[in-house]
Amino acid sequence: MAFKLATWNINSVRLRAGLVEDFLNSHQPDILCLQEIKCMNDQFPAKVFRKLGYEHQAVHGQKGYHGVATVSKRPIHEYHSTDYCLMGDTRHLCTRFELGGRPVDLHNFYVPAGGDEPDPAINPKFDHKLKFIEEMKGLKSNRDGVPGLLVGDLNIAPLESDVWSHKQLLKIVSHTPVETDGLKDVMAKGEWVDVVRRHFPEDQVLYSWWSYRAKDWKASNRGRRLDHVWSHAELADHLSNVEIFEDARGWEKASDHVPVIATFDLE
DNA sequence: ATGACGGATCTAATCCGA
Repeated sequence: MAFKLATWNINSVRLRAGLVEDFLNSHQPDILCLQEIKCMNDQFPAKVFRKLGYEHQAVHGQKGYHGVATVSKRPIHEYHSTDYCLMGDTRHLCTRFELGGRPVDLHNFYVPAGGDEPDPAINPKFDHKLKFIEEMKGLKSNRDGVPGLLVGDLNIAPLESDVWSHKQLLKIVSHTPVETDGLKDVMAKGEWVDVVRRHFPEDQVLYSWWSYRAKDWKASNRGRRLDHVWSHAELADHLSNVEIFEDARGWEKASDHVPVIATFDLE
């Protein structure tokens, strides 16, 4: 049984419901995790996705900012959100599925961007980001025997090959050592496997985000890999394919992030 | 050439993203 999982920071799901529709039709993932839906739960375009077969949906939104949602062709057995840093914002959603006869928890994250200045003493947004990452270190890939998947916009590009210039970005929020070390620590402590890097060589340059501010995103190609798919080691052993769907960045009215897709072969 | 844009909001100028 092939199981296809996708994550996409959509940067307003109401504005881009049509793009999501095109993506679901072309790639047919079993489950899609969205970030930055930027709407309240009752404004989520549920019908658009339901008519394509994504009838199981969990939405955790708020007005104007942030917000995460998971839509699925497979039943969602239960779901909950955790209020990281007790900020009352909408940055996490855990949905439980059954895969190959076993329960699996899927964590959908939108980690704080962190503002401009990479100094927690003078920038509260960066302080929030570091505390959020610190709290994520307590999340294990196996909880009470239930293996996990962790996806989303983690707003950190951990490796040198995850940015267009390692040297030039060392002091830029998303690639500072305190962030990249922090994210690697989240991975190590929780025993998570970065399945995108399991599939692609460590030194292959990979991006999932390109700034809106470039005149020509493709020509300048100054991207970062901010969107991630992690899994428990046993699930990672069943990984069959990974795709970063770059074409979506060139679509009309594109999000600045593109979908990242992992396929697992479970029996 | 890392802000050059773009989204949401008490529709006009402001906050936010990364």
